Amino acid sequence: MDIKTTCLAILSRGDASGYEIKKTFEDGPFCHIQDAGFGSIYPALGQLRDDGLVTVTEMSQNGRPGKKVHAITPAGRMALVDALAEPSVPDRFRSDFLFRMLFAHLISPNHLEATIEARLSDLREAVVRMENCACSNTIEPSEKFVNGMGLSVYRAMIDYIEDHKIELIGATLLAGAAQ
Amino acid sequence: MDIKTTCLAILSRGDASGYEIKKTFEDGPFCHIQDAGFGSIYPALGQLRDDGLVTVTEMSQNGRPGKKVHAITPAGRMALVDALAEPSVPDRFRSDFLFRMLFAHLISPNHLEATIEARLSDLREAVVRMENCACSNTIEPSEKFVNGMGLSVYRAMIDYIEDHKIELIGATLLAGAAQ
DNA sequence: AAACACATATATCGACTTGATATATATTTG
DNA sequence: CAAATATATATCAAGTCGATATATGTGTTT
Repeated sequence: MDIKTTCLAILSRGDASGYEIKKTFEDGPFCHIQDAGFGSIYPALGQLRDDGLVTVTEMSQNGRPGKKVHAITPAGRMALVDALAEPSVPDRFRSDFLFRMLFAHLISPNHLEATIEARLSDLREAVVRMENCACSNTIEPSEKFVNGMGLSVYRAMIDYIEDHKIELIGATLLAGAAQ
Repeated sequence: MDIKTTCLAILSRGDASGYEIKKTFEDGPFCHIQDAGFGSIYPALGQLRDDGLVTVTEMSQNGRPGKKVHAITPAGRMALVDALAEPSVPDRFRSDFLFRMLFAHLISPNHLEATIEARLSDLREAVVRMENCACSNTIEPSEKFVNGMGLSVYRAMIDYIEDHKIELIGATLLAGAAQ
């Protein structure tokens, strides 16, 4: 999904500054499925304002740098609904970990095992975070759906790695001995 | 993984032209975990040649545009091993589908159901392709590992969507009726 | 109380990636 | 035989990413 529509979507859930939109990508319900940096968000918000899809109110707080609160307009809501009706583009998954696993025979067995354990640890941490998120009080059906999907996928990954890591490390050891 | 290392990794499995490297991202064992376009591949190959990590042999075939066959050098193999020893960067998953599902209440029920069925169809197709790939004769342990991981994840996604789609569509219908 | 790290907040910049397009020819398909 | 598809390289505008700069409040440690 393009950044402008993504910003509109986040603003449809409540007013926000650019900084708060960025935080939503880090902690919020989007954190596993979308991302954007300041270098994308600020220009996108500027264009949305120029197009009349959001309004900006500068709230200069005592001392702190003035927060620019963005609010979605009726035209913005219409643009969002239109964008959501377009056919979705295919998902994109980029895995540095799996790429390295394809070349396991070029990694030392010790380092290979450490890489696998680090990945398992990261995945288990992600599961705990998502489980806590799911427990929180007022979770909407759509968020529950997406959250549950993420949990299923992460658990499938953990189970698979636990079941097959010995196999991969063993094969790598044999390949090394054969050289 | 950066494009230069990715090209080196592919060339470590055999000589290839830029076009053949691109095809590897579409069909080969990388197709679900990495991607790159011509606009990334050709400049990367040029730099690798300048750095002495690959050699280029122009094979002018009768009529056809001359194929530039790239081969990895010993220095290239060392650079690849060094890069694989670096700590891996976190995986990145971008899902247009799940993003849309988070805003299911802004999509018409008919279109929502069609989107979900299209996604299921795509996922089932991907599973069939990967199962065929796994059946092929001489699959290496590392490829088997990565392929099996992909299958597990895709199956988990299909199962989850099949089990929860009614729930999501139902909740959306209720939300629409409440307005 | 000073020093330090961290959170809030906006903004920009170079380097890189993406997707589209141009060019040219061989082969397959309807 | 014409059209579409596959082979093959290359470039470009537009967009994205990661790092950095700026400025201040808050909490924590020595």
